[in-house]
Amino acid sequence: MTTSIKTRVLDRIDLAILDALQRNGRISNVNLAKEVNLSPSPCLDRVKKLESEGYIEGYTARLNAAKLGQHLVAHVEITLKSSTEAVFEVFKQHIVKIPNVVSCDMVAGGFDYLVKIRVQDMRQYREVLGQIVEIPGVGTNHTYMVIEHVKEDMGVEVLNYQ
Amino acid sequence: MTTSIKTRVLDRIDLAILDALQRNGRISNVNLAKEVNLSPSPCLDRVKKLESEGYIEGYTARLNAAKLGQHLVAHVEITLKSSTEAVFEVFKQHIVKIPNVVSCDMVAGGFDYLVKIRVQDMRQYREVLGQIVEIPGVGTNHTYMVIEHVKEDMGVEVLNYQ
DNA sequence: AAATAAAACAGCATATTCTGCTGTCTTTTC
DNA sequence: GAAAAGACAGCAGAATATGCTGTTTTATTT
Repeated sequence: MTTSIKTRVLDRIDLAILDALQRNGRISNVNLAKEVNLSPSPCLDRVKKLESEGYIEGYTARLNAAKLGQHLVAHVEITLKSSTEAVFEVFKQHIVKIPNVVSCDMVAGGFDYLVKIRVQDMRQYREVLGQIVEIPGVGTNHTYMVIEHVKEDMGVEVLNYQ
Repeated sequence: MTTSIKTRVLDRIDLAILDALQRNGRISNVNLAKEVNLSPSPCLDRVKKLESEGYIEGYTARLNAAKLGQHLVAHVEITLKSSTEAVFEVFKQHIVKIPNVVSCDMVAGGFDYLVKIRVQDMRQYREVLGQIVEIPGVGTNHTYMVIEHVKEDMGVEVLNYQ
């Protein structure tokens, strides 16, 4: 269930590969090899190894949500009625199934979960919020509508190399 | 500065391509064509068009942050001392430059910005929080440390097709 | 310090893929 | 109903992927 915790020391070439693939996940192996000053074969070996060891979890096309009709993002703070493990479990099982839920983090502090949702419009926001508050055990909720995206990186800092 | 707002009706093949590339950004064009029941040439044409029209913004390798030493994620709510455009502008210019800031959304509601940061440990958290609160105009802040990642999708729902 | 073992590398060769071009068929427009 | 535009499959040359081999470098052991 849990992923491997095994770790090894990545040298600067590995880090350069990760950085390059994070910036352009569809770069050809030949060009990637040039970028990290390696010939194609060992470069491919390293990429395969980084994939199999779990440093690289996959590759994704970044899509423009607004052009696909998803115009609104909201952050919803959820507090559960009780803090028992059973209630947490029920909430998790339901929340992951809602397709408009982009992310859901359990947090320490004034509430229990911070849920990020992406919806087409206010009508769909109400619909999704309805689905969330109807999950058994959900107490209070508070929504913060996103007015402006200032930064959206989703990348992992890898720049200890050079 | 702003991206094109032009939009067109995407047919089910375009949507299938977007869905496939979101799930596997490094799939070969030949296999992508098989997946959407097309021959390679028109499939490549469609991908190029989706890229040039901005539906696809880029391709990214998803990296395992924990294996790269980034073990903590925190959500920080920021309230500015005043709500003038000049103060907003200064805040934005500073916050985007902090590499540990993964995302930053201006929100409507009880505070002004919701900032997501990714750090190695508590020591670095304090360091990054220090950088944030020293941005001119920053008033109060409140941090919610992430205890558990329940869902992390980052994808856009594209499944209106077949 | 020398010998051995292990790891990383470049180069090569074949299989696969990319990608521009052409002609055909379908759909749209006038 | 004719013309134009768009979408498609197939083809071919160029580029890339990828397994294999031998060499060099690095690490380990004696």
